[in-house]
Amino acid sequence: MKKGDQTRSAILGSALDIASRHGLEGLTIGAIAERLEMSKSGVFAHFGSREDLQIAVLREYAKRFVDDVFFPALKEKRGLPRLEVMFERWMDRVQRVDIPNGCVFVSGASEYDDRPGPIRDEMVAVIRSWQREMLKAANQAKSVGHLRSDADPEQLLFEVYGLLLSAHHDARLMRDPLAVARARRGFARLLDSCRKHPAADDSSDPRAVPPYATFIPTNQSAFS
Amino acid sequence: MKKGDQTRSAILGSALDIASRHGLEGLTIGAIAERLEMSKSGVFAHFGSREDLQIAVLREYAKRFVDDVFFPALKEKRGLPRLEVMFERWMDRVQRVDIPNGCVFVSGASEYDDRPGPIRDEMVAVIRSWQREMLKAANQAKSVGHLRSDADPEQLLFEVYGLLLSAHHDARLMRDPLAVARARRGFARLLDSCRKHPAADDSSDPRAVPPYATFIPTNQSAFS
DNA sequence: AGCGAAATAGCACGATCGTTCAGTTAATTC
DNA sequence: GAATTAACTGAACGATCGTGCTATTTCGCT
Repeated sequence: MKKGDQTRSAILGSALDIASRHGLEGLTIGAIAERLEMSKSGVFAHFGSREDLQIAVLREYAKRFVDDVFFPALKEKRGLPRLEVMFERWMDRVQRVDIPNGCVFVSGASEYDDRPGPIRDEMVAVIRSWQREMLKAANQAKSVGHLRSDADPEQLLFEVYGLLLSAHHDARLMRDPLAVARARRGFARLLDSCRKHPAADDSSDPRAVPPYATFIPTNQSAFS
Repeated sequence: MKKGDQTRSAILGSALDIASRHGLEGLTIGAIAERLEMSKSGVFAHFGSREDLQIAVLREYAKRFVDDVFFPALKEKRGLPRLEVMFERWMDRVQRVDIPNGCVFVSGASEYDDRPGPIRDEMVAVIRSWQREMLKAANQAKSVGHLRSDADPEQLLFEVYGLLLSAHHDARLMRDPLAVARARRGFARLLDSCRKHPAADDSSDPRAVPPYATFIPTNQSAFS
């Protein structure tokens, strides 16, 4: 490995640390230089601009995120087990509050929702990418028969992501030690509400079919 | 009203606008001055420091938030109706994507979760304040008999907040027009899962009692 | 060892940040 | 309307930002 590449990855490492503390927008070339005890221009030279650096950091974060959360889940068998491991490994990251590392996806979501540009585009693309991965797992859970045939995987993921965000919020900002347990509880209940119970038939008892499982019609606009 | 007070509130107005676009940390005295066509020092003089300005903005935002979301709900009768109006008015705010105003609570949560100081303290206090308000409404819904006696209001609010955050995320960052509808759907299902149905008795059929309704024991730590 | 290329340092630039302070204009009070 | 106070301006400060430029050091290869 050439010298340039290894300092480049050292830069990315420090940048990741700073970005998860202060957000991608709070990431500064000077701060990286200070932490690595090298000159600003030395850091700068490895990326054409600050924006390119931010995008590189975002990609690196996404890569590590996928390696940490999704790849290990692929060893589980298709369907609910895989989905559950994904959620569990995700919660593990939130749980580590001692290391003050906020999720770049969470902070980035509010940093760039009103800030068009390449970083925002990359952020959306990266999030879409692993959301597709989770959606695939949910769809498999359905086709394998773990979930009821009228379950809506997209709705399921929407709510799972909500549990994640809420846990992130309560654990990190509110310092509530119950946050992760609450998210797990919600996840279990969520799965139960659309799980195909071996005892219960699919569409017999209306009391066993909470309205959650029905699809949202796609032509319904939320802007009204 | 004295002159000073009315420019002060003009400053707060502009500051609120900027803060909901760029976050409290992206709020700048120069930007306010430019928008109001006055000098930086003129703006500065109304608040002792930038930090005091940020706190004043946060308080003002909280005041408007409560006036907009919670006060109108007090006209509804206690219990679920009141809780539902709170949620609905909240969703209305998320829905207005055309006006590029992100929620300061949402962006602030990730800006200050790793940044101790007076602003963070104020942020936590302010969020706690209206979370208590919602918790009160949920508890009333329980004592009035709208919710089952084994329902856990704190867990309920945890998940409701997750739906809000997920809607905010999908509507604003991902520009998904279905986001608000998804949150509403989730909210309805969530209420149904702990609503006391007039037809069903409380603790008879186990299939009518999803595991969600049980409490999380308070001595259970999430850091393990 | 020596040479070409790659990597890094050093310095300067214009901009912008929050903040201070002396001076000027405007509003309020008598 | 004059006196007093409140509100605001303008310039300047030191810091820090991203970035461009030119040395200088260091690496990689023959």
